[in-house]
Amino acid sequence: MAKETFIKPTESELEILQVLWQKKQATVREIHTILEQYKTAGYTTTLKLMQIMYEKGLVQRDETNRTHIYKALLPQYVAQKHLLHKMIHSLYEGNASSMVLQVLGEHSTTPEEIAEIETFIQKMKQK
Amino acid sequence: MAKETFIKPTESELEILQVLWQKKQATVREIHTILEQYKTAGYTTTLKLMQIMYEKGLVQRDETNRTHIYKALLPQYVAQKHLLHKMIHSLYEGNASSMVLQVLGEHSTTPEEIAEIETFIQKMKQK
DNA sequence: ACGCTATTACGAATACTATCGTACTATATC
DNA sequence: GATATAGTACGATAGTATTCGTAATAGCGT
Repeated sequence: MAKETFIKPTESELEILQVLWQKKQATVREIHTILEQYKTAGYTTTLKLMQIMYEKGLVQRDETNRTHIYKALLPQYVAQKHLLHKMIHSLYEGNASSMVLQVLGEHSTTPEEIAEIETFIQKMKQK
Repeated sequence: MAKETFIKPTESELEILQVLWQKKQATVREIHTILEQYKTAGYTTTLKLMQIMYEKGLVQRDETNRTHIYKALLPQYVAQKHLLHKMIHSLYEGNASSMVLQVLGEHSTTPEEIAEIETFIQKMKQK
């Protein structure tokens, strides 16, 4: 099994990863253009962050061309898993189901999603 | 309705709040003794953090006695709500149900908890 | 009353994060 | 080929978080 060392992304780094997870890969310019829509920061700020992320091993980059192309190295599900664990532990005393109840209560879910959750529960119960 | 200004606790502050939420109230010494069990930090570090939290309005304290008694001012459910929102947005693209599925899949839940979730879903569907 | 201990207050050092300006350089355009 | 443009590299700065040492002091035990 691969050693899965979790490098904790900062808040800003997470914003960048989010874009990378959706687009699979992107240049600094592309990321910056997207981030700019809801936050104000100069281009070199985004660049610097991505360079730091590269040093940390959060992303990889293709340097064959002048304009580097970045990809996330930290898979989204790994980040989800770790932060979920931490949140359940630090805010729900380890009680996962109380978190689920709160999510269901406060966040709108479509009937399809509810159905999906029900199906999942049925499958769980069969074991 | 009371204006609910969310003062974002830092990581360390959250650890302290966790203890306060469970014990309802505590002295610095009590908190420190608990935290010490899984992290290394001097007593004055804990003290300082709690003083900062007091200034921020995250906790209140009873100063009538020499040994102050602290209580959380930020309710647990408010912290849960905010961090849940943020997490769903930044890690699940706003899709709450996919988060629920992951929680159910990765965290052990007792049959009772499952039943509770099912009941909740039934109630939701009636509307 | 005296001294010991536990506690608070506070400042300083350190580390981490985010931001930006400037310098340098490859590439495209004329 | 000269010049403008867009990109990278990097250092400096400001803000915030964390840590701890030191000093002052209240209160207890004798």
